[in-house]
Amino acid sequence: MDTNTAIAALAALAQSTRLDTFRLLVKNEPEGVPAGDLARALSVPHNTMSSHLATLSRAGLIRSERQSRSIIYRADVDVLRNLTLFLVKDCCGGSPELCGPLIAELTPCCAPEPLRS
Amino acid sequence: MDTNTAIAALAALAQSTRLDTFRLLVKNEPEGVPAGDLARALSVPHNTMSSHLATLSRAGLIRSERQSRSIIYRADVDVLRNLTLFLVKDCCGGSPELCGPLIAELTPCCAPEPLRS
DNA sequence: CTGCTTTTTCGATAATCATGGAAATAAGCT
DNA sequence: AGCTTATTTCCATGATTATCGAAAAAGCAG
Repeated sequence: MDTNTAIAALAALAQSTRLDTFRLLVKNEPEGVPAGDLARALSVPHNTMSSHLATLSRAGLIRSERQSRSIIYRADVDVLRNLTLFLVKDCCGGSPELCGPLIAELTPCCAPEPLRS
Repeated sequence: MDTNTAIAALAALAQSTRLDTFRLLVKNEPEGVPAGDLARALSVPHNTMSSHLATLSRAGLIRSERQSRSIIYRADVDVLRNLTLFLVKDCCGGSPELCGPLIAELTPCCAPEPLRS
């Protein structure tokens, strides 16, 4: 992920309505949520929500797909993952020991391979 | 980390000079860098750099300490770590399998316990 | 105290952003 | 075609942000 992409993603998430929207979409993966439902769920006018969705889209954090009259939005978790890597690599590149605790905290919550076999 | 803190940190990093500054400070942990050197390194006027440093400080991402005439700035990696956890927990909370790949990519770069014994 | 260095604060300007009313577009239904 | 629903675009407003010149503050040395 290049710097400009990262900045766009950071800026997109640095606004409460957009952050709430993105988190709501992540929770509703992979079905997605229509634009109108998002506006209603967050008590935001349709046009305001629409412009926030456009910002998140431009940042690549969400994708949309028309489904008859509704437009379904979905979170693109890959971009979130890349953004996280982008941020973490700065601190790991310089001093790996600083980020050990991060892995330690992250692993119990979402280890790549569950312990149950 | 609460939402407002996260938004402040995201907004602070969503600007190229500030992002560059923060990355430079992370690279220079734990010695830190004086404000003037930061301005010079990034070719930014002193007062402009000063206001960016104030923004990063308010977001908790950096700390400052006077050392005779200079003011030394240091990155606070804890806040970066908490911000990362904040972002990742959204996707892990909803669907842990989405974030397995993140751990997988992160571990080789900065595993909590080095393989060499 | 005067002069020098380093950094911040003040203040102004231009640019970008958030918000939402009103109109436009798109899709389906009768 | 006309009518309803869902969403976006257009446009104007007020608010916030980025930038930087000029002046102020904080510290050190003579």
